Amino acid sequence: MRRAPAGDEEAGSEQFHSGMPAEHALLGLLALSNDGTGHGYELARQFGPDAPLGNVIRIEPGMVYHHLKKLERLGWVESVPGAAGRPARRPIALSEAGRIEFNRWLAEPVAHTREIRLDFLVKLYFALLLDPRVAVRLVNEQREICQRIIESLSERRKAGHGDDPPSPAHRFGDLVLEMRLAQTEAALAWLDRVGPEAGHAVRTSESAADTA
Amino acid sequence: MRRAPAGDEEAGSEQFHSGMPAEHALLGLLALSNDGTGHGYELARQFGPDAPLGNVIRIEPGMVYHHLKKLERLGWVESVPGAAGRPARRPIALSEAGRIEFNRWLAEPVAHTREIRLDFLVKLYFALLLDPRVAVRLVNEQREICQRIIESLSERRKAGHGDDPPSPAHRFGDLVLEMRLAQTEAALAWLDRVGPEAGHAVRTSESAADTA
DNA sequence: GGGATCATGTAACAGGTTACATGATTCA
DNA sequence: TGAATCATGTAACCTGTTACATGATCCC
Repeated sequence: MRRAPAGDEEAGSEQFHSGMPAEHALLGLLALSNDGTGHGYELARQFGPDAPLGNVIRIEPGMVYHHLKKLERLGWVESVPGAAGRPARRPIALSEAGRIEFNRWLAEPVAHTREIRLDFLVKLYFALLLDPRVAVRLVNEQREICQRIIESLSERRKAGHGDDPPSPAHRFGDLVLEMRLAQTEAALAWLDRVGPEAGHAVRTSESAADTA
Repeated sequence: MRRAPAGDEEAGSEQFHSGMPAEHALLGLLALSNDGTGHGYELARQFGPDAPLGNVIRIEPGMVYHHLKKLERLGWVESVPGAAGRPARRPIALSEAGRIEFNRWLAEPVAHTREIRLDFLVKLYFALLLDPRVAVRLVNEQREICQRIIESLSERRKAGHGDDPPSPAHRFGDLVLEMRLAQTEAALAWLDRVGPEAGHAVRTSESAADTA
């Protein structure tokens, strides 16, 4: 469950990986369905090309069954006992524990800039569809984390400028810090554009609730 | 040797992974040493914290021996037969095939924006230390690839704007494309700053050669 | 009938991760 | 003597990947 420390954002840091985006995406698809159930093949299609999620995370059909078995072991999904559809389906239901775990994961921003490309986008996808207010909160918390990363990288860069002329190792270290700064600043600027859009979704869903 | 198609930059594309950055970094460290040899423990230290490479790619000591065995299987390194140092060292030498493979890898820019953080930075580290002209070429070719990625993403974004009002799936697709555009543009801007610095290194090494 | 697609999985393999085992040497 | 560091690795475990096997059903 723990991930490789290879190429970590921060120096070989602590924290358990927020990840398992594939598994949580499966939970999310079940949460999205009306009755909280689905079956392997149907879920697998949502990760193919031409599906919105397929642009962010690609999962081979075989892996879907693999992940579902793991989710069953974790108690986050359950095989529906009675119902077996006409073409030999095996319906899977999101368990209560699974729903709690999914909501926990969904509300949590990612700790590293590199996780924005995959983990954060998957979270955002479900947050926008399930509850725009969760999406707004998620984007705001992610913005704060990006700002903190930027501060920390800026400090480290300033701290490195003690000697002159700088050693090759120092110059390379600066390049690395500047690369990360550039990536994180780009992510922050993008989040600043995304936020208002999610907010708009909140207002429209609120007015829909008002008229209802 | 092939990598997961999960979260690929382009839609579930083809290409073999340029990667194996850990293994190539080990080859690079051997290439950097005067006699092209080294041993596990010494190599492992270069991936710890406080080492320049440790900021980019972290490798646990145990993994170093793992990778060295794999490199030996591939014929890219060889155990030095005679020499065994005082504290039970097992010296490893870069083979001719290993040097060729390393140079091939070093000259190749990465195909995806997400690989810049790890693979490209490792390449740049060795290119700057081994031959600044290789570094300049690498940066320039990487810039071209980033420009092509930006063009392709821009086209895809324009192509998506056919219907109105846009569906939620479309709006999400746009967010994803804008995220990737922002990341790739940030990488390109960074490369534009890195290029001149590498060029400076070329000029100083040339003038050093002139005076020699 | 027969091809597409629905639907589920397994077997075999490749690889990475952690933690531990082992022992020599150095130096306070 | 005993702690730190040098130095090499292995064992157990988990995850992921590919490719294949299996069979039903739908529709022409």
